[in-house]
This record gives sequence, C-alpha cells and structure tokens, in this order.
Amino acid sequence: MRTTEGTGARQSTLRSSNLALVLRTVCAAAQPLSRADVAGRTGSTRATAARLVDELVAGGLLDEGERVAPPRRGRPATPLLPGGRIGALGLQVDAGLLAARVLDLRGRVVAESVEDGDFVGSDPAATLRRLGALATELLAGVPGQLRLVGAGLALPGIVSVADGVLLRAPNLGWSDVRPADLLAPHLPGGLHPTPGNEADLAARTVAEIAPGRPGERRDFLYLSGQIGIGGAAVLAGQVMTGSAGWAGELGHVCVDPGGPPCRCGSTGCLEQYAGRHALLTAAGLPLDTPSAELAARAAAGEPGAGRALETAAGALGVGLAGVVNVLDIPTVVLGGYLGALADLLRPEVEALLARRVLSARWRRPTIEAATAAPAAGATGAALRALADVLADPVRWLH
Amino acid sequence: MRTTEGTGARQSTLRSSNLALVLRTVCAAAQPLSRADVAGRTGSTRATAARLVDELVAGGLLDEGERVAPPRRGRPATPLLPGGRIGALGLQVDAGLLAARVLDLRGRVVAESVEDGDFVGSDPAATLRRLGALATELLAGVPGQLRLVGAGLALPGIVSVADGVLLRAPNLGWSDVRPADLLAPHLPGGLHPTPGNEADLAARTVAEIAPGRPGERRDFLYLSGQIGIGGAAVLAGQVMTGSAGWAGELGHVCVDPGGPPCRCGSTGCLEQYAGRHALLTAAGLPLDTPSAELAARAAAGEPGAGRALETAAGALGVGLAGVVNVLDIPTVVLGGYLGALADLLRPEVEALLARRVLSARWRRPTIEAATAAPAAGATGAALRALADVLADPVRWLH
DNA sequence: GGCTTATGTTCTACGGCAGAACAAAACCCG
DNA sequence: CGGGTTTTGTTCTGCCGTAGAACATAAGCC
Repeated sequence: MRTTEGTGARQSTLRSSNLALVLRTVCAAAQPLSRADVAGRTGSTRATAARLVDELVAGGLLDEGERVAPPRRGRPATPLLPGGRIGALGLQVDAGLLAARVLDLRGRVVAESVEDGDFVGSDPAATLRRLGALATELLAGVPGQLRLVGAGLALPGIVSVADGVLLRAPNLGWSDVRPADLLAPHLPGGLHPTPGNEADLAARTVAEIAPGRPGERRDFLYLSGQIGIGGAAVLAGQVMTGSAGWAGELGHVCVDPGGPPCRCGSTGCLEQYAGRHALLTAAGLPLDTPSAELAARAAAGEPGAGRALETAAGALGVGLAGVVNVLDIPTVVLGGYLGALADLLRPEVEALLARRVLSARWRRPTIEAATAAPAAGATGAALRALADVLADPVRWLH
Repeated sequence: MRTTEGTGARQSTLRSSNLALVLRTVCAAAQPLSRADVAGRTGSTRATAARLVDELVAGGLLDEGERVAPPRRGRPATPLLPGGRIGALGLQVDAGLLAARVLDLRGRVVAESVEDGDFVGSDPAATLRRLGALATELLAGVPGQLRLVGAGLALPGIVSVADGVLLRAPNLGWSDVRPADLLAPHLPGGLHPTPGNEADLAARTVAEIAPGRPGERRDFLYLSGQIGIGGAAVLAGQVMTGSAGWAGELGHVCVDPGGPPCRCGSTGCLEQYAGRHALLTAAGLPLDTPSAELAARAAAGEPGAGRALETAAGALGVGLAGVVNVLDIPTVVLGGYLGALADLLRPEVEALLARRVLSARWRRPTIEAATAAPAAGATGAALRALADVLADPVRWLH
C-alpha cells in the first residue's frame, strides 16, 4: 500500500492503494479484463472490484469497451481498457535531433514529430525554444479531448533529479542548464517537462511496451550508442537511479587505464572504443556514416571497419563483464547506434563475458538489440509521465 | 502497505502495515518513545497508536520501560523499547575462522563465540558440523526466555538465494553445497540458517547499527578485504542483490585486461591487486601477516610494502571509478583487511576517483574505514533474520 | 491544593472492504 | 422457443480498523 514514508495507513490509503492496483492490473493485461477478471486477479470481491473500476471509469483512467457475445455460457463481460483520452508529452534533445511525441495510456503514439539538426555546441535557450515550437505545433494537431497529464524531456547528460538542473551534457556542450525553465514558456497549457537522462528513458521503452505493460525483459543493462555511450541498469522493470539519480554511466567504465583520454577526465573509457565517433574514427569513415553502412562494410570484409568492431567488442566485453559482476544483470540490450551493430558485436562480446563473468556458468550473459526506434528517449519521457498516473490514480480523479 | 504482490489491500493489511510501522518507528528511534510519540511520528491518533503498541507489547516485540519523572508538567510517559527477549543467531564461515553470535532486537550481542582455524580446502560437512557444535555450545548459555526468531549464515561466495545453494566459494574451495542442510542437524531447536554472501551481510552492519536503526551512511559501496575481495552496494540502506542475488562482486571488476589471471577465469581483477594475498605477495611478506603490520611497514617506509599499497591504490582508483559511475554511489567503505589500510590507501584512491568519476565535481567520492569488527558477517546474518520480524511483525504475534 | 499540561484509555462514528443475495444477459438443449 | 445453466454485474448488510472526541490519570507549578 502506498503511504507517505513513515505515515500510518488508513481507509483512504486502502482506497488509493486498491485503485492503483486495479489500474495497474488492467494496464498490464495483454487482453481487456472484465470486472470479474479484475476481482479474480486482485483477490478482492466482485463488489469491491466493480466499485473501484467504476471510479476509474468515471475519471477517464479506464474505458469500457463494447460487449461482445461470449464464447461460452454466462453473462457477457464488459471489457476494460486503459483510458484512451489520457496522454503525456515526451520530448528529446539529442546531438542530432529534436523530437516530440504524445502517447496515451494504452501506449499508442497519438502524435509525433522528429526534426534533424546539429545541436552540438548549440545555445540551450535557442534549441529549447525551437523544441517548444515543434511541440506546440504537434499539440495543435492533437484531439481536444485528450487530457495531457504531464511531460518529460530526455537529455544526453547528467540530470539532477532533485532540482531539474542539467549538470552536464558533454555531447551538446551544455552545463548547468535549467531546461524546463527555458522550455516551459514555449509550451502551451502550463506544461513543465521533467528532465531526465536519455539512456534511462530509452531503457524504459524496453522495460515497458505501454504504460504498466512489462516488456519481454525486466532485468537488463541498456547501452545507448550515441556520439558517446549512455547507459542504464534496469532491475525488476525499474531503472536504477543511484543516490543522486546519476547512475548508469556505462560509457565511463574504464576498460584500459592506459587508454586514450576521455572528455570526462578519465582515460580508457568504454565510449572511447565503442562510442559512435570512436568507432567511425577507428574505421576511417566520416562521422555521419549511418550504422547500417558501417555494418555493411564490416560484413563485406573491409579491414578498417572489421578492426574497429573487433576493438569495440573487446572493450565491451571487458567493461561489461565488470558491470555484470557488480550488478548481477547478465542481459545486455544495445540501443541507438550499437543496436544496428549487435549481430556483428555479439560473438566476441558474449565470449568475453562468458569467460570474465563470475556467474556465467550458471547464467550465461547475452547481448541483444533493442528494437530500432528513433528518439526512444522521447517515448520514455512520455511513459514516465504516464507512470505517475498509474502510481497514484487518485490524484487524477475529481 | 505490505500486500502480497498484486493482491488488494484490506483491513487486515491495514493492521499489519501499521503494526510494522509502529515497530519500525520505535526501533529506529535514538531514544525510547511513548505511545503519544509514536502517534505523533506515524500520523495516527493516540488511540490507534496505543492499540497497536499494546499488541506489540503483548507479543514481546516491544517492551515497556520504567516510567521516570518527566522534566516537564504532564503525565509521565511510558518508554517503549524493542523487545529484549527476541533474538536471532548469526553464523559465519570464513577462510580463517568460524563464528556464532546472538543479537537481540535492540541490537545487543547476547552471546558470541569466534574460533580461529584454517578452512581453505576443508570438507564442507566437517566444517559445518564444527560450526554447529560451536553454535550449540553458545546457545546453551543463552537465557531461556530469549526467543530465537531465525538464523543466518555468512559465506564467502556466491549464494543462490532462491534455493539456498552455495554455488561457489573460491576461498574455501567449496562448490554446489547446501550449507543449511549440512548445518541444521547440528543445531538445536529446528533452526535452519539462511545462507548469504559475507560481504552483503557485513555491509548490512554498516547500514544498520541495530535492527531498524540506520547507520551513519545509507548509500555506500562496501569492500570486504579477505583473501580476495568481496563487495556490496547499498542504496537507501538496502543491499543491492541483482537479479539472482549475486550482485556486488567488486573484486572481479577488471582494472587491466592485460593483468594477471584470476581464479574466476578473467584477468586483471581488482582482487589481484588489492586482495590480502595479492597485497602481501607484492610486499614480500608471509600470507598471514596482520594488516596492522603491513600498514606499519608501509608507514615506516619499507619500499616493498609501500609499492604494494601504491599498486593496490591505483587498482582501487580505476576499478571503483567505473563502479561509482555506474551505480552513482560515491562513498566507499573499506572493511576486513582493507579497513585497517584505509588511511594509507585514501589519498591516492580519492585522487583517482576525483579525476575519473563523472559526477565528482558535484559530489566528491570518499574512502572510509568500517569499524573493525571480527566476523561482521555473523552480525549481519543475525540482523537480517531480525529484519524479518520488523518487516512483518504479525507473523510473530500469537 | 487547585490549576495546568501531557499521556493514556474509553467510546462512538465512519470509510472501505468482504460476502451473500439478487438481477441481468448471455448460451445450451430438448 | 422456453426453461435451465452459467457467468457477470449490482445491491445490501456486516465487520474491521481507523479517526476523533471525551474522559481519566499522573505528573509539575505556583
């Protein structure tokens, strides 16, 4: 049950807790549930489940679908679905794009816009103003009955969750920026996006297919291949945030202390071997080469491309082994640039992990590719905003 | 509120949850609380708090102390303390010792026995039989009114929490052992100790001073310096277990891929530089040299000892930097053998961390020493057993 | 010794759930 | 086609555990 930390539970806590459980139960289901189904799955009576469902339906968090003739005797069930008129806005700034995306409580993309550009070294105020314009245009096309419950912003850097400050985004060249403050004036309806780390938010899209709907994997390490490498660790479907919210910097695990210097101040960081710029430089290719082209060249036997991938695989094997040993999470999902290269990287990385991970004998580490999705961080930002509804639906019931 | 995952809350859940909250509140307090204090701290009414306290007192989980004249007007308060007649048994097998320790709900050591020996390569059945005898003798001397609610066993290796199998303990030379099954026949009263990793359990003694009483640090990395190096990550007072319970293997983070082979199958593992055997070998000292002697020799300027510590510090700096980047936990507590060397290791390790940790500018990583405590794992094992009482006191109320 | 203050106890009312009974809406079968 | 069966949804009553008020107790203060 959800209480304020250290505060006793009371009847209202019971209600809140059970409303949340009912909403989660319906959202998690692969098929629509009935009130009787909800009662069965939550262990409550049909009377209680019905009462709670009625409240959620009245508040728009659940919808009732059309009853269909059942394939069996008995009264037909009223199907329940997550509210289709509840949505959230996800935004993203990356080195090479701006994105805005609206998702509803069923996980559907209601509207989206992705705009390419070069934002490395850009002025934060100008870039965020531009993103605001993108989002405003997008929202103008969204049906009026869609109720936006929140917004989020994915950024490629360290975000202080406590006060919303982007402390440092090396790939953008930004430091100590308050992105929500810069952006909010350019958004309609008083939206104030919550900033978050891009890799954390992208990882969420692997952990959840739709709000409250678990993905295939609940425990995994996510590597987001961008200019550098972002990362996130996910356990039981939850992104690990660490004590200040800055966890997951897998790209800055040192794989060779005598290796090249990194912009972070360290040496031999994983992203110096397996980041997009590192890979393309090692392969002797232009920095804007698509990952599919690098993969094709390596597959075709070009020595430069092959060696670059070999070096990257070696670094990934060494760096990730330590992480798997420390976190006990043997599934690695490669996203962004690295996702397209997963098949080429997998044999050597898995071999190194099998050798270097203490528990490999009992649970073999695996490398997988994330489903290709442009601006996955924007989707993750919207999912996180929607997660607030699932966590405490009472706040959205009037 | 504590429900079975996915099960709705009901009146009984309210009661269980509030009983647990009241017990936790009293256990966490630095000074005894009254019923009125408990009401104030939990947000409930004095009537409700009194009713819940009465139940816990009746069940022995709380004790009422002697009322003392108050320093102010008003009716004197009845002080409440954690139940002094509730205890748990903690056991430990290490390469060089066996330990048994009984703690009560106030965190007091009621009885203890530590026996030195050499258990490397020992027969598990014989060693555990010996530990059983040690524990049985200890329990014979414990007051009859102490009610043991459980027992735990700390082991230096990978433990499968799901089925209680010690998969591998390299320092003992044990593999695929069911320690509770071997031990239980030699313990009185049907005790069936839950096995756990030594570093995880030792870390718990830093996170908790007594059952439910937080230690000074809530978020830290714990390194347990034994023959090798065990480790644990603690966040918000909770030891991170990972997806199978095998997290925390900080000793097997690779700090140099070209480094010496490790027994784990990898190369260049941290424990090959900073483990006790690695340190003493590098210093040219016998393997049973106490840490105080190594520290003294290094402090006295012996080049071998100094270089060994220098090398260890370098490895710790590189290896821990990656872990801090991934977990976002910048406080490192050194225990076991490493605790005694913390002062000598600190300058260089902190310098390396300051340079290599991404967020060091905002939160400077620090190296601290754990309070010296022989067989800290045994204490941690008892604390964990007692934690089950705090988590769900209803189970212990008849 | 009366007043004031704080704690502890008793009593009543309320919220939210369980469980039973009833109603509705289907399919099945003779 | 109508009665029987089955399943879902609705209504009603009772119970559990809390809040809140009132009262009782146990002190110190003046």
